[in-house]
Amino acid sequence: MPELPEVETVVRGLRVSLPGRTILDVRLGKTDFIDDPVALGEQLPGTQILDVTRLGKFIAIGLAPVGRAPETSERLYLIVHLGMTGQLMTRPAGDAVPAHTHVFFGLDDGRELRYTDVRRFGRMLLVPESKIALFQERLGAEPLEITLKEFCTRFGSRGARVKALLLDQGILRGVGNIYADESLFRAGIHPARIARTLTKAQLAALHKSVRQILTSAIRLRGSSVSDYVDSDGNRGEFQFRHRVYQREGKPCSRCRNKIRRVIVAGRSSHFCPRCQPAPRSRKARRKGKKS
DNA sequence: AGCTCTTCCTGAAAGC
DNA sequence: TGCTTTCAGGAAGAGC
Repeated sequence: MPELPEVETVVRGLRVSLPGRTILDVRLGKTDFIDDPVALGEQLPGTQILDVTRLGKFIAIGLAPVGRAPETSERLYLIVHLGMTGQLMTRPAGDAVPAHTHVFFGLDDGRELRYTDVRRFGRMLLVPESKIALFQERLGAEPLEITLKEFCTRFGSRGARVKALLLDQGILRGVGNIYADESLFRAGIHPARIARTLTKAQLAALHKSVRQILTSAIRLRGSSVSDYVDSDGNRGEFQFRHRVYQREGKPCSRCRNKIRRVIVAGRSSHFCPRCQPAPRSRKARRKGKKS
């Protein structure tokens, strides 16, 4: 499922051949994941693609109107979130169309930019340049850029479980279930630990492991565990490096204990019970104090 | 206010 | 064999 490394891989792929192209037309299938489907057809034909960037797990395609009056020529962003099963790919217009392909952007070089999404957990919307700052306000820090100090500020005071905070896009933008679990394993921290009970050293270890895991995953072009493929249809390879994610019952690569799975923050959370010791329960803490 | 749980969707895999 | 049930997960919104 697309998290930061997968979205980054897609963005890098699209950046190779999209800038400079003009969108000729828009064709739509199911549209329940699009904020304003009519606007796509009205505003996109004739626009030229300027650049492709990543905002957390969102893909932002910058567009400039072509041959329009200046008052209507504000730069526009086509924002795409891949959800769980979304794929954004370029294909020659005549190529066979996979099932669940719901958006087609015809390009001036004979290709199509296509959006395919089996479960339609994705999202698509248009944001004018003037609203892009507002759009980004809801997003937290970029995990590859956040300083240790800022990381400690955002995590150190919180009473939520650390796994829930890693998944919260308002704190860090881009981390999802796979990389949260892999980062916690690398840092030796149990997913259910309350963030503000983490030591300074543990926060530092987590800050470092998140960046290391994401960087390695980008290098291997992401994890293909279900439908994920990049903008050319290629699978990633980081799934072969997973140490805990979807490895329940298998031996820990570090200590050989069996990897376990529990639900934390409503999500499957994979961890090694020995390398990531469980937080003591309230009951156990009371007992410990009395004696 | 802060945190957790439920809901949306579909197909693969497990269960009977 | 074939049907039913369960599970996966991002993020909005409900609930506590």
